[in-house]
This record gives sequence, structure tokens and C-alpha cells, in this order.
Amino acid sequence: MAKIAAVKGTRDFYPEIMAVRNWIIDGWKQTSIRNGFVEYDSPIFEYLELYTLKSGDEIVSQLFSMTDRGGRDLAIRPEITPSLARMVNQQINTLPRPVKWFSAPRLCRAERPQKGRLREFFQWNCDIVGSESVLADAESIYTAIDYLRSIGLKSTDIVARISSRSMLAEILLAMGFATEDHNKVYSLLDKMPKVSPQAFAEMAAEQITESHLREEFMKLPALKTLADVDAVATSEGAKTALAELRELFAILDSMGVGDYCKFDIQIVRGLAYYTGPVFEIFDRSESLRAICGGGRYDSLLTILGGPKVPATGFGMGDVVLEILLREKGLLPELSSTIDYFVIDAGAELFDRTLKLTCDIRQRGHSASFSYKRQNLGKNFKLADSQKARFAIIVGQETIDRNEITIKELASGEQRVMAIDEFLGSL
RNA sequence: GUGAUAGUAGCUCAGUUGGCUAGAGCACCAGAUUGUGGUUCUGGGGGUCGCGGGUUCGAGCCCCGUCUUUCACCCCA
Repeated sequence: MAKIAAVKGTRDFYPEIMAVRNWIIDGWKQTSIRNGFVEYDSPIFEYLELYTLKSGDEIVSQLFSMTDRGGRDLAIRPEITPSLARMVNQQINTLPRPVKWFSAPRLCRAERPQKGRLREFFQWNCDIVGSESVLADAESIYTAIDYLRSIGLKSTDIVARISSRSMLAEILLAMGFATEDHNKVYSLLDKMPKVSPQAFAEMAAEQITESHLREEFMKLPALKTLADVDAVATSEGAKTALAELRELFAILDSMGVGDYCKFDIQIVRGLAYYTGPVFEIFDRSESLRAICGGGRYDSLLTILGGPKVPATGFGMGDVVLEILLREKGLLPELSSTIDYFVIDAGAELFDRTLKLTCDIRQRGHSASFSYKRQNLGKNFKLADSQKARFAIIVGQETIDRNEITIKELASGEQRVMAIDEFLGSL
């Protein structure tokens, strides 16, 4: 038999790692619920077309696709937003708005694995559909920060960099950039933090051939605050978008997470479908890729032939998050334990041991016992290795009086107790 | 898709210019121990040195290929 390893870019979740995964996902769920989101899920595979409609045919090389026996082209979901759009679209006229839905799906992408990026991972998604209010954007960003704050990340550890796709577009128009050239500018801005100033200038020179436009473009990185933006927001549209972004920051401030938020014109979120405020959350040391990203996407349903419905939301993957928490020492001790380990002092007492174990389990506490006949010392070792809180000894002298000995393993203290009294206390 | 990096026991790693039957610590199993655990002592199992080919009298070590890891680029929903 050949040894078969785990597939490239996947992880085996041994119990210790599984505990971490559950802890992360439980935190996501609790945060979602306390912020008013309800959970949904979708199939793990969809028609391939659901993804090509949104992202074009290039996406096919970046996802796992297959043809089923009926000749259907399918793909394992690389993201859940298209599924969300499909589900919302199907019930668009009956769902009370705003729809506030969350999910923590398992996703697969056929990319080269590297730090913070695997081929299979979990991603928390929160989306608010049916509201164009900036309050929805604020609540989306707040929810992401709420979770990160709740697990111990301070505003000195992480930062939400926020900008607005619509504001940037309006500014570019005011500067003289035609709409079809905007994507080029977005790409350049996105690259800027990764390259040297000289390399950046060269890239800009290559991409933007008209010198007056290039001159305008080079003003963008200097816009560090919204006050700076004021000077270039000359058009009516730009002023409106700027006012919206100001409002967003004011709301986040009122919600108590202003320290975590910073305007950053470089945040453009790739070339995706974003139409309004956009944000990404990074660790302050900037040694990792983004922990979280999201924004407003008001046109997604139209891709599926649905009506134009406003929407905003974010996604947060488990991979980068776990790396950061490990670096910061914020992962809790999550050793699995059992409540009681029941030990008998002889084979003739085993029936009572078995019954007692099951009585404890019936009352909702975890209990275990040894499969092997062995002396007390071995049994205690076993209890210890299973991280039992208490050992219970079923001994001949005590059992005759319907009593058992209960020992707390951490302190070593033990006492004799009537079985009925013990079970009654559970 | 491009470029680098590494791969020896479950884990972390030694392994001499190529030379006896490939080692250590931890972990695991058992015994010391027939009414009390964590420490200790003794013993044991576990390896096609990632895989395939080549060079050589001889390869864990050198060469080629391949798979996987890690990192960066591309991309990033």
C-alpha cells in the first residue's frame, strides 16, 4: 500500500487543531448573531456558470471544476457571495429587507499555496442586502472589528483601512480619467504599497502615457486624510461621495471603533464588483496579507438577471487570522477534557463502574473508564492522560454502603460520598 | 503559470571527503507497581532516508526527473 498524503494546500484537523478551528468559527457565529445576522448556507458545489458570469472565464483556472455524469459543468465554491446572490435573488420579493445574513463556509481555490493562503479554508461572510444606507456599511465594518476586538486584538494590533470606490471614481473623472481607464488606476494604487517609489513611478509612467494625467495621478498617494481629499473633490459627485465617507467614519466613531479605522485611498479591493465604500483589515506590522476585506456591491444581482439591489458585506478567512493570533499569543488553551474518570478496584465491581459511568453520562456530564483490567496506578495515569477533572473510585468497602470516592485530580483532594447524593448533585 | 527553498521515526533534528546492521530527544506501548496520577528507572515497537531513474565496487550524502513543503511573483473573489 502506498502512503497517501493530504492533498496540496489542505490541512488535516487533528483534535488540537480542530479545537482551534471550532473556537474561531464559534466566535464568528456569536459575533454575527449579536450584531443581528442570521445564518445561511449553500451547496458546496454550484454550476460553473455562476462563477464565470461574475468573474469571467479566467476564473476557471483558479477553481476546482468538474463535469458530472449528466454532462453538467460544476465547480466547488471558491466564495459564497454568488450563492448568496442566487439565494437572495430567488426570493427577492418575499424577503424582508434589509437581509442580514452570515455564513462560515468551507471554500476551495486552485491556487499555489503560500503564507496565509491555502487551497481549502474557511471564510466568514456577513452581508447586508437591500439597504443603500451608509449605516449598513458601518454595521458591516463594525461587525468585523467587533469580532477581532472580542478575541483580544487592540487598535494597536490591527487597522481597518477604508476608502470608497465611488469617491475614487468621481475624483478620477474630475481629474480627467475616462471611465474605461479607471481599472488601470485601481491596479496601480493596489500595487503601490508593495513596490519602491521609483518602481511605482516607472509603473505609472508605463500605464499612464499622458503626462498631465500622470501628474494628476501622482497626487493620489499624497491624499492621507479626508481633508486632503477635499481639495481634489471638485465635482458634485465627488463631494457627495466624500460626504458619505465622512458620515461612515463618524458612525464608526460613535460605535466606538474609531481607533481601528483609517482612511486609505489605496484600498480598491482588486478589480471586483465594488461600487461604494470598501475596506480591508490588516495587522499593524503589515507582515501578513489582509485579514478581512469587503465593501459595497450594488450590482451583483443584475449579473444573475435580477433587479438592482444594494448590498454590502465582508469576508474573513481563517488562515491569516490564525497566523496572526498565533503570533500575538491570543489563541486560548483548548485542551479537551472529561469530567469524570471512573475506576474500579476489582473485576467484580466492573458492573457498578459501568452503570455509574452511564448514569453520569445520562445527566449530561462526560465520563470515561478503562477498557483494560489494570491496577489503580495505571488507571490514574489514564485518567490523567485524558485530562479528567475527577477520578471516581468504586471500592469494595465503600460500595457496600453505596458510597464512592471522588478525587479531584488537580488538587489531589478526595472524599467519600453516597452515590445517590453524588448523582443528585449533577 | 514563473522563480527560489527544503524533504531522514508520529514530532524536532543529528548523520564525517560517498564506506560496518541509519541515530538522539520528545511522543507512543509495556514493565518496575495486586487501593491512588503528573516525577523517576528499565525495556520495546516504529524508517524502502518523499518517490523514480542514473553515476559508483558501494549512495541518506553526487547527478537528472517527479511529487510534496515553505517563500516570493502572477492573481487575490
